[in-house]
Amino acid sequence: MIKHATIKDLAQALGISKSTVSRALADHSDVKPETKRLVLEMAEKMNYRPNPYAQNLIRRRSKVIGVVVPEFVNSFFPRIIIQIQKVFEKEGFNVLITQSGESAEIELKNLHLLENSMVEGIILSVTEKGRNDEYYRRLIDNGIPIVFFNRPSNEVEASKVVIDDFRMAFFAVEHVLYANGTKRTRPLHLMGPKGIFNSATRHQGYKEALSKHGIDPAPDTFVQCRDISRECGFETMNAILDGDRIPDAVFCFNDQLAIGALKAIKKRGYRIPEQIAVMGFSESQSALLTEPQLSSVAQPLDLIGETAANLLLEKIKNPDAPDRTVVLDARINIRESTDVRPQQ
Amino acid sequence: MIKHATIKDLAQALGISKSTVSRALADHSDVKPETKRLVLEMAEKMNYRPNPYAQNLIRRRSKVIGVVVPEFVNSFFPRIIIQIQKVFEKEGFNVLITQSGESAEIELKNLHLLENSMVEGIILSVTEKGRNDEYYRRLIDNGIPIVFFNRPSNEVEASKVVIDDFRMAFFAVEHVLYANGTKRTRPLHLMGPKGIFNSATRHQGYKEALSKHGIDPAPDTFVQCRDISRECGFETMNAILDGDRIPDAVFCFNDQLAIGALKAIKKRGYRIPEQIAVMGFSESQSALLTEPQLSSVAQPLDLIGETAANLLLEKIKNPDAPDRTVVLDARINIRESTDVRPQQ
DNA sequence: GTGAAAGCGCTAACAA
DNA sequence: TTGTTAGCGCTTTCAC
Repeated sequence: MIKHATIKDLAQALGISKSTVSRALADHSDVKPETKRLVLEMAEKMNYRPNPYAQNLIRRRSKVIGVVVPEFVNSFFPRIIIQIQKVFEKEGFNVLITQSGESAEIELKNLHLLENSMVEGIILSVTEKGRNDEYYRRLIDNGIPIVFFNRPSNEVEASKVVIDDFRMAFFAVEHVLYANGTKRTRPLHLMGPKGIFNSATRHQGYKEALSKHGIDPAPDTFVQCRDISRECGFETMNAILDGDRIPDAVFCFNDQLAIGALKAIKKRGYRIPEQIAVMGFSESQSALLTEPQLSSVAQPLDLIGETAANLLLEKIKNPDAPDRTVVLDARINIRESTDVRPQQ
Repeated sequence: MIKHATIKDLAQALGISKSTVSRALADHSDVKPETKRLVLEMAEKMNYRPNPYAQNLIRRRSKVIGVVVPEFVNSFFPRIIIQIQKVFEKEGFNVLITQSGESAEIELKNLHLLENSMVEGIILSVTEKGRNDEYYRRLIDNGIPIVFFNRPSNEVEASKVVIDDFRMAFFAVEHVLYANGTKRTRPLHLMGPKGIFNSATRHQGYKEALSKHGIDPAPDTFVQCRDISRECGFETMNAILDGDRIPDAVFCFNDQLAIGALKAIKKRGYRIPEQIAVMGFSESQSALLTEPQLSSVAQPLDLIGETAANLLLEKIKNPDAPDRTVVLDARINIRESTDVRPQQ
């Protein structure tokens, strides 16, 4: 680290006291304008930069927040993070980004790291496997507010930003049940693994839609995937296609599974969407790359990030601010995997 | 921020002096084992955490490094960043990640932010538009080492991690010139824009390969793209296909351009790779999603990240360490866009 | 309007 | 082996 000019250096150069310099720099009212001008000029001249560590020490705050996401190799989380950074940059905060790689253990390690860095708050999307509920709670009790997004913890009271997974799943399923203008009778849900919060909720939406449209949500209308990867979607769909009940409408927990499923279906020569319609969820960048292009539910990523950031900011500025859960609307993007009819 | 127990609290609780506590915590040799034990126990009991800002202040270092990348929405940079984090986490560093969105202005802002955060070093991939060469130099002169990767600055002396773009482009072009077992005679290079370092180098490799194989690298064998997006690839390729000279082998500056080009070519009904072979560069996640799958040059992302991190660490530990440029080997991944013959 | 002095939490001489 | 003291760079009383 470079030895920058300090407040003391400025004071000496100007022949005044440290405190006056400090006041001038902080733009206090009780400094003679002339003095202020001189200080500012000298600061410029000597390329003065306040030492944030000295400031943090005395102010008892770090001006750093932490973000914990399962991964940032897909575009989903990065897009959200960008907004978070935007909001906090304006407020003079740094953002520490960590990723848990879908492991509760690494997530815990990340939380430790953030805690040791004295972050003033954390924005977190829970990792796939397991939970660190007690630790979340401990952090909150210790005065480090947490805002959950995308995948909240159900057990912990905190502000949350989510979309209404139940409702969106319901609509998505309704759409795929009448995909391409044909009423479907053999739906299938490629479910996410149990551990994930949204998994059960989306499944509820699925079952509800089936019931509404007169289809029995029997056990053969859904299958649980081991994880939420492309590979798993491919394998699971393959296994299904090996069986007796060939579905005509597939609703997938996420786009990755859907992309894998698409591949399996195409390989067998089924026509999409005529014979089998496929619907993804939570819009990945890849949805536009597949053939056919994948219909999906697009979450408002920018808004999620912005909202989560603002909720955290609120908590940081006022620790007594109440927990708030913001439910955002998502959008169903209809593409070729459910509809190849000419655009309306 | 929570009021944690301080070293002073521990000292009081144990009835000993601050310095002994400090020494015990730091595992100095000249502390009675018994005392050390007591201190450690009490630290545990009172949930003591050293205040990093006090430590930073006195040690005159931040234990933070910065990363500046053009974007992290595609998987390319995130994969590299993950490795950087891994290396620096082991050394007890935090990593501040910033993205410039292909704007030299934002890049400069990011550098300011990092400088103000007193980072001990920066790992940087230069943004597409313009350069901040003087500022890089200033940072380095001020004792903040910079390691460039992927897109280095040519004007600044610093450690760099790159792949041999010339050589890899050469090999990639050789491959596409004989794609699918057919000698091609009408190659085309979708070049990146001028501003990007690698753009010219890859073009050199292209021309060299053409010459070696008896093709005149005439002006109609290449075209410069406005940017490096899918859209631009699509439009540029469309314009080419509107012309007289229909290429039979297309070498693209990157995968995004290639994916756009693929789309344009397919739309016109040309068969890939039989009529037109397409080669990407620098392997995006999407290369496996297109149809046909895209042949590309895969950079060793993990190794790039690890190497860049280690080079920076070297500089941080020893500011007099010489600048080093590490040239890594990439790999050509042959897929359907250049070869549909049965796998060897 | 300005300066002197104390202190944030920590480390590191220097003594004892 | 331990305690005392000073000081990192900054802010903020409390005087004047």
